[in-house]
Amino acid sequence: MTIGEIAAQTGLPAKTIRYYEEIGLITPRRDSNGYRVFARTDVHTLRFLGRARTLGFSIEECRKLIALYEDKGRASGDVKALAQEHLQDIEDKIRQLEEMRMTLSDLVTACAGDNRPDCPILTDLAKG
Amino acid sequence: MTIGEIAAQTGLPAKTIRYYEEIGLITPRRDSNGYRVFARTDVHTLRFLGRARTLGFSIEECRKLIALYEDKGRASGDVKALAQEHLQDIEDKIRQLEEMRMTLSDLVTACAGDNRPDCPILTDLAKG
DNA sequence: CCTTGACCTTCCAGTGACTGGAACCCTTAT
DNA sequence: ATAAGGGTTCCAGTCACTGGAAGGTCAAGG
Repeated sequence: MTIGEIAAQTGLPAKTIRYYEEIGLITPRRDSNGYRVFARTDVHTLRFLGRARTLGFSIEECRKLIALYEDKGRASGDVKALAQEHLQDIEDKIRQLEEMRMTLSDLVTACAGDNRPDCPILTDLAKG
Repeated sequence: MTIGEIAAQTGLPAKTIRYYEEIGLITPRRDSNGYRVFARTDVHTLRFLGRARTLGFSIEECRKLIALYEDKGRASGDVKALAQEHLQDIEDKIRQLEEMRMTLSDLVTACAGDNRPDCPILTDLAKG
């Protein structure tokens, strides 16, 4: 399977797949012409990566997840711990964004948005 | 005022202030010894920047906001448009994170988190 | 006068996870 | 012979800093 074919099958851009090889997440063989040759397991791994990235796991977390996935003697507690930590990060980010959203929303509402220069948004930014 | 003093007054790290100078957000004068000399207006500008960054505005957006702030003939509509666009971005991000949060939360709940290898989290990632 | 310590300076490299582009090679069809 | 549509490598850029090295400046203390 060439990189274009596997890109189509996994939905990941070829560039990204090359990058994943560069950082050691996959190691396709090479054809005599230098082209990468992907195996079926690579499709699997790349889909796994795509899904994990969609859920916001970092590359390093993905690396750990794949290691756990391949370790048939893993403890599900280790996976859960990783996911819980990540969930915590996400919740923190959401809280932070919610704070921004509320403040901004108030400011936008308070601003007339006309041709006059008076602007509560700028006033707020200026007061610090 | 030296960079250390203004850093203390604005709460921004000296490194960040140097960076803001580098990208043209402020232009402090220099003393004969090469040290940066900050004016009172710089305290104001840096606090403005700090607040805007806290609200998630990008540096380029901050640049525009400062320009609007300094333009006494501005239309508040221009400021509002900028803020609304940014608010939209934030809401998009929140929605995306909420999706991750829900999926992850379900998976974490479903995972026993014990010593056995069976793990719904990995199963989900693998199914794609 | 010398040193110590706390400042200040510049410059370079790294962060995360790609993404764009240039320059070039391989294969197949026309 | 050439054109199209793959593939390859390598380099630079993204965003907003942050860390660190190497060195200059200044006031106080011995």
